[in-house]
Formats: sequence, C-alpha cells, structure tokens
Amino acid sequence: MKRPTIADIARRAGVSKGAVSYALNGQPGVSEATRQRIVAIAQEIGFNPNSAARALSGASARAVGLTLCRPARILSIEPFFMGLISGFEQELAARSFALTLQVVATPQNEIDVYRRWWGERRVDGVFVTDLRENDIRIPVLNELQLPAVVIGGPGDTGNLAQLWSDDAGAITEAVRYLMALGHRRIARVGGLPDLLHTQTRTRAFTEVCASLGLSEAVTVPSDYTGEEGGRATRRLLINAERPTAIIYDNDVMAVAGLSVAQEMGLSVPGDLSIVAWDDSPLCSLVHPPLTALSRDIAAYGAHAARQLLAAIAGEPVKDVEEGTAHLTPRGSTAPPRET
Amino acid sequence: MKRPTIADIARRAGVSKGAVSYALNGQPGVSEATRQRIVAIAQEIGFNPNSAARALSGASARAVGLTLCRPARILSIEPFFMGLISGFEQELAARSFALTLQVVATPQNEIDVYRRWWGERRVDGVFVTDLRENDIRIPVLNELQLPAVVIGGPGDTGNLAQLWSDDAGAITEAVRYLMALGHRRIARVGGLPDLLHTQTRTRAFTEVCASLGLSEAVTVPSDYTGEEGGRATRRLLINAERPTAIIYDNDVMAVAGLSVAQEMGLSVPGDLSIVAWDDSPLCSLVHPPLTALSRDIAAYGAHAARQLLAAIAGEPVKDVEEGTAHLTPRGSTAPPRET
DNA sequence: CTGAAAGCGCTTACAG
DNA sequence: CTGAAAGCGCTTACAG
Repeated sequence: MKRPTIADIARRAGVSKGAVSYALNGQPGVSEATRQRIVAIAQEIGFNPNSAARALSGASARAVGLTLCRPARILSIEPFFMGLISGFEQELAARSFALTLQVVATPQNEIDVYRRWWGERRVDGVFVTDLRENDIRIPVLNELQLPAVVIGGPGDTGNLAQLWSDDAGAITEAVRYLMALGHRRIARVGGLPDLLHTQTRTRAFTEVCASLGLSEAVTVPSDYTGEEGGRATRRLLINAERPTAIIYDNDVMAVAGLSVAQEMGLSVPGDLSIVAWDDSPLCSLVHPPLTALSRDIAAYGAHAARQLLAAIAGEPVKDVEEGTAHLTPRGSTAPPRET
Repeated sequence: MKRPTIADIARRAGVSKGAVSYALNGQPGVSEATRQRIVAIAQEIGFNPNSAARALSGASARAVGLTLCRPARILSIEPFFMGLISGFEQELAARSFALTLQVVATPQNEIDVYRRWWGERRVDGVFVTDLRENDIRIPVLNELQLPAVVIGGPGDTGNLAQLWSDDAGAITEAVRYLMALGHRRIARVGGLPDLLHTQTRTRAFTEVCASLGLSEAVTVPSDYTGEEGGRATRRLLINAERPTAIIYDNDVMAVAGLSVAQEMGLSVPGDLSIVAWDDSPLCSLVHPPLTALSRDIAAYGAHAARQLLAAIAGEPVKDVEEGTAHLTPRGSTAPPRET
C-alpha cells in the first residue's frame, strides 16, 4: 500500500504542493474554500504527513525522549515511572508528539543517549529525572541546547526548566500526624541518597523532628528496592528502642517493611505504624492498607510535558513547585500501643 | 551548536558525501584506507546521522512502536509491561533502534495509532500485545503491511509473526503441584476473559482439573486489577465449600487475594494456598512471599524484539512458543490444614 | 575506487 | 491568494 503524499493531494485538488502544506498547517496563503477542500481530501485518503520529511525540512521531530535509569527488576514494580509516563502521554498525544523511551544503565549512558538523540535530531526535547548534586547531565544538555524539563529537584539546572514537588511540606505533615497520634520514636527509610529530592526530604525530616523535640529521629538510607527496604526495616526493628513508626520514601519499600514487621511478629499498626511516600494502588493492595502521602503523579507528568512543549516552542518556561502531597490515612497508622 | 553532517565530514576528508555515506554504512565503494579516515573523523566530531534524513531517503526509521492499552492506574503497578519493555530495549539499543510508546484507551484507538504511525513513517514495525479472538487490529496491520510481532497468542494473525508462552503447560504444573500437596478444591482467578491467552489458560485449567478428578475447579473471571482480584477472592472464600488453594492470573491480583484472606482471618498458607502467575519482585515483597509461576519476561521481550527486527529486515520469521513458566515454591503454598 | 546528481516528502521564503 | 523552486541531510543508482 502506497502512502499518500501532499503531491497526491495537490494533484487531486488541482493546486500546488505548497498550497497543500499551508492549508494543512493552518498557515495563511490559501483561501478558506481551498483550505477546506484540501483538508477534506486529506481526510478522505487518510493522509498523515511523513514525519521524517517534516523533521528534515526544519520543523520539529515531534518527539520527546525519556531515559529510564533503573535496573529492569526495579523498573518493573516501581509505579512512579509508569504514572509519570501516563501523564506525559496525556499532553503529548493531544499534540501528536511521540514519546521515545530508552532504558540506560548509568547517568553517563544517559548523556551518550542525549548526545545521540541530539545528533540524530531524533527528539525535540527530553525529560530528566533523578536530579543529583553537580549532575553531570545538566552541563551537557545546556551545551547541546536541547530543551529539557528536570523533574525531581529543585537544584542547579542552568537554563533548564524544573518541576518539583514540595517534599519538605509533605514530610512535615507526616511527622506532625504521627506525633499527634502519640508517636515519639519515628524513623525514616530513605530513597537513593545522592538524589537531590532525597536530600531535601532528609533535611526536612531532621529539621521538623528536631523542632518538635524528637531527638531520636533517624533516616536509614536505602535504594527504593524491596530487598533494601526490608533490610533497613529489620535493622531498625531489632533495636531495643525500636521506632513505633516508620516513614518510607516509596511504596515498594513500605510494603517490604510491612512484610518484615509481620515476619517478626509485630502487628501493624499496633506495634508499628507505617507511612508510604507516593500513594499507588500498591498501598491499597496489602493488608492493612498503607497510610500514604498521595500526590497525582499523572498530573505531575502532564504538567512536566506542558513545560517541555513550551520550552520546545521557544516560549519562556518558569520553574514550578507542584503542590504538596497530602496524607491519606489508612489502616497502617494508629496510636502506639502502650508498653 | 551546529550539528555536523556528512558534508562536513566529506569536506574534512576531501571526499564526496556519497563516499562518506558508503564508508559509515559499511557499504562497498570506498577503499579501506579512506573508510578508516572517514570513520575516524566522524568519531572525532561526534557525528550521528540525522534520523529524519536517513528515514526520508528510503532507509528505515530505526524506530519501533508499542501501544499500551490499560488505564493509567493499572499500568503503574502492572509489572509485566515494564519487564517487557526492558527486554525490548536490550535488543533495540544494541542496534540503535528507538522505542516509541503510546498509551491508548481502546483497541480502536490502537488502530488509529497504527495508521498514523504508518502514514507518518514514524516506526518500522510494532509490538502487539493482548491478542483477542477476531482481533480487529490484525487485518489492519496486514493491510498496512506494517511489520509486527504479536505477543500473547497463539491465535490467527495472518502474516504476522507470533510469540507466546506455554500457558497450558504452566497451569498444568501448578495444578499438579497443589494436588500433590493434598488440595482438592482449587479455584482460579482469571485475567481479562477476552484475551486469547486467558482463554488458553481457562481451557487448560478446566481440562487438567477434570482429568485429575477435581470436579469443583472453577475460574472466576477478573481484570488484573487488585480491586477485582480481591472481590473475586472474597466471593470464593465466603462459600461454605471454599477452595483451599487459588491460582491467580497475575501477581497484583494474587497480592490482593492474600490481603483479603488476611482480612477475613484466614491464614496463608494454613487455610489457603496462593499461586501467582508471573513472578515479579512483588511476589517476594509480601508476607508470606508468594509461590509463583516464573518466567523471564525480559527475555521474552528480547526475543520478541529480535523477531520484529528480523521481520523489518524482510527476513522470514517463524512463530515461536517460548518455554514453559516454572513453579517457584515460596511461603504461600502448603498442604491444606485438616478440618 | 570515486564523484556528481537525483530523489525521498515535506516547509518556506520568493515571485507573481 | 497561488505557484514554482530551493533546501533540509541523507542514500543510492549512474557515470567515470
């Protein structure tokens, strides 16, 4: 089956190829009557502009890129990225932008991919996640002048637009809630320590606990996996003065923590309260369902996509702090049992 | 920053653009010495061929597409797709093929996307999942002659290559295992009933149970979500003659089933044994960890990608039955408690 | 072995 | 308002 081109449309409409292009792209240069005739023909023969030809003649590639830097087995059960992708798609699909995905092993590989994408003109811009301190990807993106939106700061990103959520506010709410329930020994199992938003959370957690007089508040660094989250939980719970509540930086570790508590014969929430960061269906799947810090990841992704599309269009893009996650109490939190 | 082109390389090497193209693509037509010189220059200036120009001049787009037809909230915790994507990438990245992703709402939308991708020449081929009976996508793909690999049959796919796993063998193993443990009332919570591989499983489950004399074996249809999986479990467990073992068509429903059992005060595996289809880190995350039918989803995806790349290259591609998932016993299965 | 040229299917100044 | 033409950066017959 041969793909129809603008030449086919031009022939059938009795106009030039240029006129067809103007008509289909809503440019001035054709009369309204002609435009309608051309659009009708395009519709009828099921015309879609060849994306390569379009990209080659200076227009955009109509594609944006996302690199995923996680081992396969973590990616597969980490709900965050799929939620984000769903959000991206809401905006991208509406404007017929494609999303190009690449799984990478290291930030250095990520840079290689950006350079290649840029050289190939494969994408018009990229989403960047997992911002780190002195992130090596940032200067490269700035040098290439590849439009980008950085998710997960805030941090130093040069000219690149940023989107982050109010992590400090969220953790403050969680700690206050646990304290109101009567908890005094609150611990946290953190995400990857070199990510900037993890550092923000750690700092805020330490500060709010100090200001509330919770001197024993401790953060155990972890890596978002169930294995590590479980191990960190075990280490916390074997202490004589074990915490009565633990906040986890993601839902996967929180579920693993719940399992460890059950395995050690501790009841949740009787002996241990659990709060998961980032609500996902996973939190409602287990028993008891997990109290969580909820935010709309898809909306977050959609917002990032709007920013990226604006940056690609050359519009000025402001850094944005998305709203604070709110606490959704479920069965995993309660006043600590008297001992 | 200006992107280097073959013209730049040609100038620096003192040859024609054609020669550069031949050299970089390993075509005959340049001497070995020239080729090496050209390759060195390309390397030095960080040349990547403009993918649009390449695609436009007849070569392939070096991209393949995947549509995901699931609501966002299911996608986010359904480990299967991310596992599959990781597998795709192993093969695609090695040959610098990009993966284009699109989230869609219905099979009809999926068809629209295929038509658009074909018209835009955006992808060279597509992965098709969730094969149904009389699948409306198949005739369209055959009509467009868009190379495709269909995952999740077997079924009638015309000229399109297929890859599936031996679902009948796997469920037979699971049922035999439960029976060996002493179970006689075995139920199954199935996936989306209109998917062909669900039908294969249902048929095989019914047959093997019948042949083993398990007359009460029943499949409750469900939809892969935790909510529905939990509901189906509850319905099974409120029966006087409740099953002593349940097989779930995915890990998410199995975890939900575990929660429901716990919520109803039943012990797992004492009162109820649970087997999850498709092992994922999720199965090891809960307590007790779930006995599962394990298969290497990433390898499955990699295999599909090799098939698709071969189909795109115009090579003959055979339908393939991937190996049988094997049972990984964990804490969620045991002999039924005497009552 | 190498060079000059056509062509892929668009977009976009440039004339009329 | 419309047409003819150049050009994007490659690939690939076609001559030499």
